[in-house]
Amino acid sequence: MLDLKVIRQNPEEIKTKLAKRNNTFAASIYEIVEIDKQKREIQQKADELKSRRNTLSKSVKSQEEAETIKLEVKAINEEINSLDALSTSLDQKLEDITLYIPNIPLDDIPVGKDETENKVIKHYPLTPLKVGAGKITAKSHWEIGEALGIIDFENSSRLSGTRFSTFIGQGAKLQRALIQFMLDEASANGYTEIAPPAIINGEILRGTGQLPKFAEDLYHLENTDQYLIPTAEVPLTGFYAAKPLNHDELPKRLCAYTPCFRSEAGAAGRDTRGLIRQHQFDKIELVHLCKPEESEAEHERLVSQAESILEKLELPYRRVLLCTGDMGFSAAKCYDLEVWFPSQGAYREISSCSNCTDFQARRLGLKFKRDAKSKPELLHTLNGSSLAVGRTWAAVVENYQFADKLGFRIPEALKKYLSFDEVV
RNA sequence: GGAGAGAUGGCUGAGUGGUCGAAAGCGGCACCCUGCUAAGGUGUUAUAUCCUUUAUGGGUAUCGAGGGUUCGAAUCCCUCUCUCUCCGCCA
Repeated sequence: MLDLKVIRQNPEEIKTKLAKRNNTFAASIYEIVEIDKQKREIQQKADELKSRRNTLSKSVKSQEEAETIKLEVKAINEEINSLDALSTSLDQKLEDITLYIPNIPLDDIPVGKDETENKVIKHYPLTPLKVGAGKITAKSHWEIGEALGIIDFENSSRLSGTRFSTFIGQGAKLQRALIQFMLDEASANGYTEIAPPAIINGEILRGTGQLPKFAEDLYHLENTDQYLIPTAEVPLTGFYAAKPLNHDELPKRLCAYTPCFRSEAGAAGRDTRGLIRQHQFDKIELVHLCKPEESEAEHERLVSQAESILEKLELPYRRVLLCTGDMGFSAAKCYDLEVWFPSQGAYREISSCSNCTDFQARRLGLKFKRDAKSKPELLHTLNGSSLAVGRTWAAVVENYQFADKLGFRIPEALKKYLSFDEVV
């Protein structure tokens, strides 16, 4: 959520900056400024009346005196009630509008309408390792996995519907090794490991920006205000909202392994095969909480952490700076990491690392104190995957497949977690 | 799931209709005292929002959340949420 004060003071600037995103929010901004103005006038009137009421009430010393002011205060109260009701409804309107306005892109974000205008920042290595000497002879991970009996899609859809999968035997062990490896790497780099709940209150989802706009992407538990988490970003980011953090606790760097649940509404027909787009998948998530002036550096650090996993797994990837039109709702700046899938001859997203500035913090009430005397300030939140486990599993299978036979090699970095070094 | 108790400022914990944004203690901060340390003294110490000014000042709201009674609510009533204890059930 954006700062109402900032909108009030620089509506034109905010409008211009938001216009870089796909939609225009000019009408919303205009409406906010108008409603906000009305609201403050009403609020002021109500406050004056309340002040008058308080003064009168305090002056009462005896029952007789009370009798004389009853009428006046009652009249005042009626007026206060109607003003308050009006003020509440205007607040509600303001919230209804502001909750649908995305974060403002940082100034250095390339302006563009969709993913075609994203900017590739780097390749690792410069040329992807192409199986079969540059030709797309590589098999897909589902062909390999199903042939080896280490993953199942058919039975899984009978159990749970489409877009579910089951890992079997060495496939399951590979998945577990990846999780262990990713968590160990994060811990070794100073991250605090967190194991949060997978069910979360709607309030927190509103705080992080998944609600209200993206409700259809979530699994909602019936007759409750609870949802299955679409990412560990939600519980991790929301965790420290209860009281202001001390400056010496920052930056906080958290990592968590959780399952993630997404309804993938609107994705019908896309990536219907394989592990790319599942309703349930595992992910290791990184979340940083930091002072505003640190967030850009923390962002670079976070994305480097995610990249290091790909590099240690020796998977070809590239880093992409998302353009204004392709960025997520809460992000002010976002890098995607895309891993090479030889069977598709394409890079596919495997991590998304966002700097959300104070957008989530404002709604969640995430604050810190610079020192013992200073007032609590909003902090900045960042999040990124390190990495999406299912997609990593698929990338390993595809990139490490044997050119001349069915099967694949285990990456060097994972060998200490497994009792086998190839799957055939 | 059943029964009971509770929710107050950074913490502990008073406060059952007005003088309460809230006692006291602890902690924090500032200053004083002190050769140093320890101890001691004095003061200060919530958040949000609006107005005016932007150094200060003032209004309003907030004692788990929401509603109600009242001239006036931390205090009385109702609903909800959460915590604790006991019982039941259960991985």
